[in-house]
Amino acid sequence: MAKKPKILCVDDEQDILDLLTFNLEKEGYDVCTALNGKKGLEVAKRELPDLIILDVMMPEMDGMETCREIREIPSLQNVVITFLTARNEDYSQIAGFEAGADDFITKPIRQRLLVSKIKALLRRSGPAEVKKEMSIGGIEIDREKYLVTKDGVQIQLPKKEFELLVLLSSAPGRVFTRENILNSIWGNDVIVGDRTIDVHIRKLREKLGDENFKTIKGVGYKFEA
Amino acid sequence: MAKKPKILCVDDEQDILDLLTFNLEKEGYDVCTALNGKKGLEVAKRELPDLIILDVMMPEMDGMETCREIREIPSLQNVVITFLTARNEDYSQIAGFEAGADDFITKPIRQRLLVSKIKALLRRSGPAEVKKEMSIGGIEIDREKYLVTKDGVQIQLPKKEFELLVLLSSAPGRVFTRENILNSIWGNDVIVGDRTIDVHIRKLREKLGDENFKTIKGVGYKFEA
DNA sequence: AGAAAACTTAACTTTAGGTTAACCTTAGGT
DNA sequence: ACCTAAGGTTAACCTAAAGTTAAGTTTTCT
Repeated sequence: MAKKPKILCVDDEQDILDLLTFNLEKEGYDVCTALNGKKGLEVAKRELPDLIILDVMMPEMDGMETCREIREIPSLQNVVITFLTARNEDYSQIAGFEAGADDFITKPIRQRLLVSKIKALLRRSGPAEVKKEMSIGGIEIDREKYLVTKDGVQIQLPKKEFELLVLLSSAPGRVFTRENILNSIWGNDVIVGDRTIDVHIRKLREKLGDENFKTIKGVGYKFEA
Repeated sequence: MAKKPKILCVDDEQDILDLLTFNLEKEGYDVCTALNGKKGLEVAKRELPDLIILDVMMPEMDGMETCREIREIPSLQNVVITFLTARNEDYSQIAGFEAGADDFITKPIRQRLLVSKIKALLRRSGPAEVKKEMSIGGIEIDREKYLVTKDGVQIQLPKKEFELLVLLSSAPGRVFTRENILNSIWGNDVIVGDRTIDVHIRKLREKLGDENFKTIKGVGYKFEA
């Protein structure tokens, strides 16, 4: 089965976080939380969730501001963001969409509605947005066909290697930390040894050329053309 | 019962989507939605609906443009597309038909009319269809006659095997996940064991040659010439 | 209704892919 | 230049996913 979608909930009330966590985990989502906007940003950067639920009303950095900042981060450009608002605050919706929101959930939270909204949003966004094909430095990646072409030669990569390649090549030049990689490909609950990543990197280097995969010692790896 | 026809609604107003969804689901259709043309395209590619309702007026990529792009996709060549327009915009109909539309529904939406139009369109398209034959890598598929010819020899495939072949061959090279396959052939709700798919794949390999059906472990299957 | 064909399932085998352990190499700080 | 910790390498091992077969079920056809 496909990896569990990861949802980040940001709210200053622990009660609400608990409620959201309970309901979403029950549906099989991978949930992480943060108690304020700043922490939300941090967690988002680290966990790279598929969807973020943001409370609009928060002390210090409110939902709007957090949303705007999230949208600034390249790797979170396409994450689905929904706001949590009180029913009567609907005036804020316009501002919300402008800040980059995809949807709104109103308090008090009705569980069934919450779950179906989340489902709908994830379904809609799922394999969307990102292009299915890309070509970087003689390497073509076709996600639909799960196929990589190097200098015109087709190469069939195993799943994990393919996913790793897709991740690294999604932002050429950007360094992905081991933590980033583990979170994106294995999920943050799975525990695998450090050497596992190295081995997969090695396989990629073997198949696609050493020069494209750079090690930044003590930090992580990056893909370059 | 026959599989529920799947309808994709694309509109930038959530209200309209809700209205359409409510009315169509009530009639027993399987409804999916998208909030803009780009997402609509993605969903269409993924869900392969039988009919698409497109709002003409949408920001960014409008209905016309979306329609044109949908018609470019081989697996969606024959899908029925109807536009949603305001009553007075009928001038747009000429352009609409040129873009590849099959019909128009005018706003405000009258439920009874909507439903009967949809029914009529699906009925009409059902036994009709245009391109019912294809030939890929020595294998000819005639959807109308439910007939497959391999190297000049006719082979009579059972329904499920035939459907599976049609699905996989509709996009040669593209990997279909088990989920994809289940959704398209068995329907979203039906539950069948995982081994069922394998068995059908095995039969196809047996009859049409191993080499054409490739397994991508952990991902799915694909058809290749 | 009975037979045949199609479909699903269960139980088992096989295998590709993933992980790890043990060891080796190298970069970069001091 | 040395030392150390991070990363590289290899091959053996393990496991989840797919393949296989045959035995039920269900459907379809006569």
